[in-house]
Amino acid sequence: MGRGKVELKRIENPTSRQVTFSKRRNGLLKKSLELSILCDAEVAILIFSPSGKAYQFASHDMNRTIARYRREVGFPLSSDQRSVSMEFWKTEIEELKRSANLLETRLKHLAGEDLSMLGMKELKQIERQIKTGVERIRSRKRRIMSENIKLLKMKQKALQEENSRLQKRLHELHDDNVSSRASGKNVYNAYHARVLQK
Amino acid sequence: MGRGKVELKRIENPTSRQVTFSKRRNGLLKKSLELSILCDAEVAILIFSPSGKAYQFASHDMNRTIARYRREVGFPLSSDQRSVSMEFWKTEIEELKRSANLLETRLKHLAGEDLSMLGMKELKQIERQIKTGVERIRSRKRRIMSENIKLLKMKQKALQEENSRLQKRLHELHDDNVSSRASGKNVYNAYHARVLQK
DNA sequence: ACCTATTCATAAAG
DNA sequence: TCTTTATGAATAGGT
Repeated sequence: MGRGKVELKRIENPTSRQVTFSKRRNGLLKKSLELSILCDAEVAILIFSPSGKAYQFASHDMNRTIARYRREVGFPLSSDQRSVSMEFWKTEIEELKRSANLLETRLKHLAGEDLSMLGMKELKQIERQIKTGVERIRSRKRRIMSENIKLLKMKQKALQEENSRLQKRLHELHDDNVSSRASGKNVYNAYHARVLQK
Repeated sequence: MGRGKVELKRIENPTSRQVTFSKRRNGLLKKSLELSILCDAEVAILIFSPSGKAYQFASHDMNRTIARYRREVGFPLSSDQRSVSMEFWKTEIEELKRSANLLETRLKHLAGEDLSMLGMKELKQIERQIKTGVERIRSRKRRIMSENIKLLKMKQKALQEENSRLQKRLHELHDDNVSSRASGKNVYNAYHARVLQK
């Protein structure tokens, strides 16, 4: 249809190709609509232009139609990505749940809960684990304590040193004050002011 | 096209509708192929006849095209069952992972591992938990022990009763033996044999 | 975007 | 469903 027939091959002229795409795309969408209405059919069309733009038509609802396709056509065929990944995730979730339950049980046991189904042997084992745990925690506490004490001692020492330095300086000033009484006792006051400021 | 134009409404005559469906379906599929080839486009078509039969065309690959549609069009729009359930599972998995990590951390803490990032306060709390736990385990152990002891005592008591009953019977037999010495001492031996057999 | 010659699609009938 | 045929629809190429 049109002036001269067209070969069924990619149109090389980009402008012409783009124009034809527009026209035929509209034609296709229109025909889809007509088919769905005239014949009471469910039709869905997806078109991507070479430049990547998307066009679509769905007589009912795109997702519904796609879902129907998956049910009736997609699933029975070969390797369906989706069902494979579904399976994968299903097992993934089950594994996670299993390991979570395991962890939870162990946790409860360590907290002394849900012990009813445990025998003497298991109880002893758990008690041993707990003892090890509390011992480690105690040693950690001791370490933190001793570090704190060490720090405090260092601070104390620093303060003591500061203190003796200050006293020394105080004595020096006092001596100065005594040796040169002419300048009055303002010198001491000035120093004291500085110390307080600090 | 055809002898007389057609109104854009459902064809009432079922035969005519079926015929038109066949023709137009083929036409649509052909046009789709042409569009994809002539214009280098990606086209996918899904058609369901009113009777439920499925027809499809995909210039590249149906799943690929649908996936592309989901990426570019489907996701931002409306509630897609699949993507919703995907999302649901994704968050489900993440929640499970998160809670598993939490459990694992707590477990390690109770076992005295990975304590480095904990402060004094947390350590004390964990120690308290562990103490509660070990206390519960000990009480459970005590209960099991006392039950065992109770059971043993009952068994012991039953044995003692059995024992005294046996002795009583023994004495009776001995008395019989003494009173009727004529039958010899075989009676005792016979009883003894029975007891050993038991 | 519009026009028009031409081809195509298809309705109706067999 | 297939063929034929008349006719309306779609569109290629040009403006």
